[in-house]
Amino acid sequence: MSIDQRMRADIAEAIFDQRLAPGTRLSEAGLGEIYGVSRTVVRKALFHLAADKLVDIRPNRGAIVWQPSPAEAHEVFTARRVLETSLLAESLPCMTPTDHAELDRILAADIAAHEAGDRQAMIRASGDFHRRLAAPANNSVLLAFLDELIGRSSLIVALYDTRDAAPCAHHDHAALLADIATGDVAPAQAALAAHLRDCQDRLVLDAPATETPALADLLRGPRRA
Amino acid sequence: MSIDQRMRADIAEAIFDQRLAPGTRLSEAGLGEIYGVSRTVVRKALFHLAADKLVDIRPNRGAIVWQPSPAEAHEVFTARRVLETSLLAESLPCMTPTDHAELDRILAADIAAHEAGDRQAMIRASGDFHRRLAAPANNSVLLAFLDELIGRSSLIVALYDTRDAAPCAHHDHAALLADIATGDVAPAQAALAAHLRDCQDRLVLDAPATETPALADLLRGPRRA
DNA sequence: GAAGGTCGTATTGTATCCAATCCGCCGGGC
DNA sequence: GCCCGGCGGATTGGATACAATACGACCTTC
Repeated sequence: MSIDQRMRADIAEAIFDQRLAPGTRLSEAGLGEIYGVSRTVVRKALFHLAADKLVDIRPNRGAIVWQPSPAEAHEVFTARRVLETSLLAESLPCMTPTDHAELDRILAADIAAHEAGDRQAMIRASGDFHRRLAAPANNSVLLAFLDELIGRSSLIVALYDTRDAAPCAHHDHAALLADIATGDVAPAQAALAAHLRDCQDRLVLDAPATETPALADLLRGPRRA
Repeated sequence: MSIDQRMRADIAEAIFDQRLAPGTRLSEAGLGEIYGVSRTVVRKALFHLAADKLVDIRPNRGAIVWQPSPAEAHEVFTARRVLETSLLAESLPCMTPTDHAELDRILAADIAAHEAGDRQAMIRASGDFHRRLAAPANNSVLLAFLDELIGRSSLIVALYDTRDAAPCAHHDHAALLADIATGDVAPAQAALAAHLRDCQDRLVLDAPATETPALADLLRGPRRA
């Protein structure tokens, strides 16, 4: 694996694992020092991460870990609901026993991670579950879109879901698998949509710690009072 | 607009307009010469175009205009069908009279371009039509996905749709608007899906001119005979 | 004491230079 | 005559050097 791919993987993992908080500055020189490479390859990695929407490159002001606004977080989860439910309609009829077994395996890993309190493993298992759910649809273009959304979701969960609850409750996944086993599309879609809506609703979208207080409101306060 | 953005826009336009055929080599030095910039900024532009899936960067072998295989072309249109039909379900209930008027306007432009035989304007109008169709859903994430697919479709149409027929027949668009006017989601979705399927079926997916003959088959021929 | 301006430092943006890789060409060998 | 290997030009990959921009601290002024 090339060095810039390793950097990308490292940074993405660090973001999902909450070691790199949204808004954290990613200086080119600093990263270059860490990995022993020049800024050229660092920029390449950062640019790629920006394409994945995990970091935000502000011209002349450096790269920071993407800091989704509540509205953006909302949009990402809405997008997932739309995309994944229609993707499920494509994939469900194509599922083989192998697919079902794989989903069971991932669910088990999810539960294990939950019991172990391993947040990173939980996020990874949840992502894998949703990826696997869509995989039988066999469309790499849509799969790539889903991949991007799952990555961004992981960041959002890391930022806004501060509770102890699992990022994606495995109970929902288990119930979803039951619906899937029947082979009926509509109930499975409904279950998936409800699950994603739950994830969305669990986010604490007001008052993220890293957001700067709204200066405009502060200034307008005195006049209003 | 910065110079690398201009380069990106120029190259994308040239691709859609068939001035740059799929497979065309985009050398860094050459582009740098044309725009009077160093290879650094050229690479940046090419990298961005690669993120949009319009060019393919092959390590150590330079960048070429994306040359979709028949299978990839098929996947892109299938992805559009899945994405756009579900997007339509979101956007249709949100449409305002302004949206309907805008769709009518774009359709008129499409027809005008068709009568003028302006292929570039046709492709642009068709893209705008589909974009506008999804816009009321008001989800910038999904809109961005659609944008990427529309761009890739334009390239595919330029490569595989060699007939005189419009890349996206405006008759289909007109019929679709009639369904949309009723406000019923299901018929409109069906019309949209049928339209996209038509576009897909019209592509001449066998024997693209630029594809190299399958060497493996040629070599195996004698043994078979 | 607060506001505004100016300078200094740090960081990013771009150009250029050197190294590594690839591709076509040529010659030798079978 | 065909295939394989080596050589040379061309092109990309990466590192460094320089220019431009932004941010923060300090100072001046009111």
